[in-house]
Amino acid sequence: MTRAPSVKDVARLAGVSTATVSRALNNTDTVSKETRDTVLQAANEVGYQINHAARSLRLQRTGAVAVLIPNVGNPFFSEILAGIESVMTRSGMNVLILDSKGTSSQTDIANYLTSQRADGIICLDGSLKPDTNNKSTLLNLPLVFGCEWPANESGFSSVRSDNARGAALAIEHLVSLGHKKIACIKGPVENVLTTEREKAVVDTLDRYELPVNSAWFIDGDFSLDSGSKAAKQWLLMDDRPTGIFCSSDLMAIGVIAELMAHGIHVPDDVSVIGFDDIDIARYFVPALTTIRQQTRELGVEAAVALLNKLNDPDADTGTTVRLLEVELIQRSSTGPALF
Amino acid sequence: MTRAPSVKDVARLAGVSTATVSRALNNTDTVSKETRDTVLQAANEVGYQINHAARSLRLQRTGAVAVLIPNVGNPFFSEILAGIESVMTRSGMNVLILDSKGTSSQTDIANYLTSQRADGIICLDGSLKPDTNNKSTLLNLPLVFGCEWPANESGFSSVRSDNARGAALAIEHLVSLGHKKIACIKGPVENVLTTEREKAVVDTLDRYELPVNSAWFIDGDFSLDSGSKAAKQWLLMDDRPTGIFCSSDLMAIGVIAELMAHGIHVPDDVSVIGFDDIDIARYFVPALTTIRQQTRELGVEAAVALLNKLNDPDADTGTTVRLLEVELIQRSSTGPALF
DNA sequence: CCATAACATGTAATCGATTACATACCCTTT
DNA sequence: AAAGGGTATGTAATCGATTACATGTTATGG
Repeated sequence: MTRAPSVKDVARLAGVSTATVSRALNNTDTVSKETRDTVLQAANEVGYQINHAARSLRLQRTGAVAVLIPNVGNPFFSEILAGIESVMTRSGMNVLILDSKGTSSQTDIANYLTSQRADGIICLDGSLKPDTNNKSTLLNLPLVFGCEWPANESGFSSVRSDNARGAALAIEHLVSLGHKKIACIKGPVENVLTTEREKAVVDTLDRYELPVNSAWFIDGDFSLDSGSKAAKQWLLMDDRPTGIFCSSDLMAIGVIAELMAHGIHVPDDVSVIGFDDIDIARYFVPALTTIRQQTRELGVEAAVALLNKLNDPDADTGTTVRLLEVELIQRSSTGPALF
Repeated sequence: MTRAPSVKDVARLAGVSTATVSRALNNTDTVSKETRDTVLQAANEVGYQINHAARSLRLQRTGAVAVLIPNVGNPFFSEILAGIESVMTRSGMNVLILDSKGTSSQTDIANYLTSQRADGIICLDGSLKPDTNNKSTLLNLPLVFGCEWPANESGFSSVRSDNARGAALAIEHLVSLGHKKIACIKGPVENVLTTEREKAVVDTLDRYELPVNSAWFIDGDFSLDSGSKAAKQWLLMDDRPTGIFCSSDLMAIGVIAELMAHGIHVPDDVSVIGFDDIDIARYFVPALTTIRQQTRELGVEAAVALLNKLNDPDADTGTTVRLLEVELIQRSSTGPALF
């Protein structure tokens, strides 16, 4: 394997210096049109491709961003990732994926940047804890949170759905159908989405002076399995809620599947509403009533926010929270409460 | 922002040369234990992090691999990606994701390698066409195909499911239930999985001397929507097949959802079998009978194969096809044919 | 006690692109 | 015609880590 052609080779063929080659290729500085054409022609002829390692070293930036992601295999996250990827590609940036379980401390993150692996980071994992000792370091980094964000911490940029509004919409929908006993299948404990949505659920129930029964608040983890498990708990209840709010569509599907396996009909016997509006929601039987998140858009906006930070490091320090709207999608898994 | 500490800083603090620092950190060459400790201590003290751009430039390798992926948002691909990521991370390699629609020619691919962006490539898109003029170039690249592979081309390494066997298993299952009129909802035209599976379907039908009716072979694209559309075609048929093989679980779900919306019962009125065994398959109602692919494993094996190529470029030239086993998962969407 | 090997470490070139600074040329202006 | 300005290009330093080669030091064997 022969060495790839470099600026030197182009320079030789074009009969100019490497400086001129660089200038011609980067369209910077003044280069006579004539020379530029010669260089471009020469570059084309030898099949020149820039060496990114060399450029990164010299420019002190890599042209890549890292995405810290809890689980690439999770369709919800991968959809966000797809949004990020589309924006970054359009901007000529590469996207590096990192399992947030592997690199979860702020030090790890900072290292990714200082070690010239990436110019910026999008973090889809809110459980990342800024060390209290040098939180300011992290604050000044080109870092944007997407979807999740660090609970109880301020000063970070993030792009997220209006989770509180979503949960409120869901409860209001159930209430409007006449449901008075409402259960809530929650996300994983410690997760910021879980607490945010749960709080909104409680607030909304309070607002309508409906019971907030702790037995009806069931732990889950957004997965199909945890939905199925939650349904089993529901089945064991003496006083069963007639409406079930699930903090993810997958859990809603798990709930419904389990209930149907036990002869409980949705929405005739119980109404179930999900959260996310994943693709499959409208194809499930019964089609899922749910709260639509702009999943892909979360990624797109996070990417745009990060690019802005990178292009203008001074502009956007401190907290910038971008809240994406959510929407109630009414389908067939919810119906009037029976009296 | 002050400059990140370099080997020079470490060397100064440790009172040695940069050469010794490099040797100590890389555990290469002979360095006295004493010196090594001093260096490590110094590196730790100044918070040294290697500069990957510099290392890449010097070593002519990046420590990253690129994954060409048709659609990151597709759960099937993202699951493969998750498998790749886990292996690569464990080997200290970074994973770069690329939309295969953006970079689809062999030249683009080769450029990724020569331009020091990645050391190797995993391609999940079989539609990548090797230019006939210099196919050998591509053959010698550290390139592994995962899941899909270039049809009618030999000489490439790939890791794939035993698609033919999967399709055969599916048809045999339907036949064993007494079905004699069997439809096939296909993947996208030109896709190698489509042709591979379709061929196996036809072969198996032939083997059982069952009709191969071209009207019963319906184009799809693996998506929910295309399943739903296919079901509409089925509904219009005078002579309806009693068994439907779908080349993806999503299409199977789309088919069933559409059929149920028209009062057709699965599996009572018609049996439907999918392909993939995605997570949701067992939670769908009716739970999907399907052919399980080892999705994540596809990624894992592709990653391992690529790492092998990178570590020993000579060992594994030419065709290496790794076929992963598939398995029939019997659930509730298939049942005996009615006579 | 000297020659030689084995080991430890330092010096400086290298990877390839960019760019500050220097140079050279041509044109205008006074 | 000299000075100054603008334009185009070249020279060489730089980014940071690695490593071939050189050097120095200690141990071993005769």
